[in-house]
Amino acid sequence: MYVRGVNATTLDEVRAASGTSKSQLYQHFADKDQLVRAVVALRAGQVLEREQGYLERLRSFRGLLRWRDALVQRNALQNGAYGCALGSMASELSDQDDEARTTLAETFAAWTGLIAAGLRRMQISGALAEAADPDKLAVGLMAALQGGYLLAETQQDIAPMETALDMALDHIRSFLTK
Amino acid sequence: MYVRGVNATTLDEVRAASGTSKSQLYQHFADKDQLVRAVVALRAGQVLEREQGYLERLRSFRGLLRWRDALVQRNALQNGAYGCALGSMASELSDQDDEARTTLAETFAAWTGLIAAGLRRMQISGALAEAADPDKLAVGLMAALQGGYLLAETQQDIAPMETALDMALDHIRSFLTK
DNA sequence: CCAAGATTGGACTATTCCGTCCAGAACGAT
DNA sequence: ATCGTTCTGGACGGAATAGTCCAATCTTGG
Repeated sequence: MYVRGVNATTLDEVRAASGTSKSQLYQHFADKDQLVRAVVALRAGQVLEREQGYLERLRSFRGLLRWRDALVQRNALQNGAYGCALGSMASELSDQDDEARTTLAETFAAWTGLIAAGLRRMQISGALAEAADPDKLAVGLMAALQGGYLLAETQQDIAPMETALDMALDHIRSFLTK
Repeated sequence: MYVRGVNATTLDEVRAASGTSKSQLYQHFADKDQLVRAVVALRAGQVLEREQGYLERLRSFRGLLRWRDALVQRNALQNGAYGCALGSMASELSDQDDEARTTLAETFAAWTGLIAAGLRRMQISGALAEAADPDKLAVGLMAALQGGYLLAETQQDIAPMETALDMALDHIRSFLTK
């Protein structure tokens, strides 16, 4: 579903990819919508867990740069194709399945929250100026990331993703105390 | 297609919405893919024309703020739903129809180019520092815009779009000469 | 080890939707 | 006005895909 898109993925493809049968599929999921929601929940959990690993101990600007590099590198492996696992589903599902949209909105909020928490730790340690607003900076960074994913996917080139993240990080850098 | 998504839109819906019949549809378009590409080209042209109207005479930071306000206001009318006309199609089509992807990539490039040209005029007039890189700033701003659209669509709230654009504009502001 | 119950594979049905086709209407040349 | 040509509406065929069902198989408690 990540590669082909949610709507373009058929249950037969799911069946083949999972090496199971229709009856098993319908044993676990009432219909395709429920399956899609389960996929959304699964990917949301995976992304959050991965990001938590990177971000929960974030305490410095260099940590942010490492985080940036990891994301760029992962996306470079596929030349930007498919975009962000959450972003592509969000774009396709938000106006189509309100339950999925809610899950995705909460996941984006949690993800952004991880960044904001890291920025707040930088503030407490004195690395980041008090004048900085961690929540707004985190939302801006997340938007730059998602927009970067989208432009990279469209251009089949991760350059715009790097540029976007660098801009957001430059902006955060301007709030460093030295 | 903008509202329901490209893949979720049926030709019967197109037929009903256009007040025509199947034979007329197939008179003009060989198949659904061709219709989709025509839609992409049409919307791309419309967006570029609209943006050209806003951006071709951009010469000041206040002009950028007005541009920002116009985009936010337009998106507020639908509470962020459906996202950017180009962005939502880009996300759905980029890994599915290479011709559509190319058109969208070129359109994003042209749109970004309009912004970059405006920034360059600001540089020539001395409002923007020579150290600023108009192309990179424009890409960053476009990514913030697209990411903002996506987050706003997912949250059904334009606040993240505003935050993202404000961040990008703040960053540009830091390159103003006074 | 056996029988009742649960699970499975995959054939089958129902539905949706893309694309075709033709009878009749509209048009235009003479 | 008439006749040949073009165009149109929308019924229809066929392919793709969601969802059902049951005979065969596996599992489990006694």
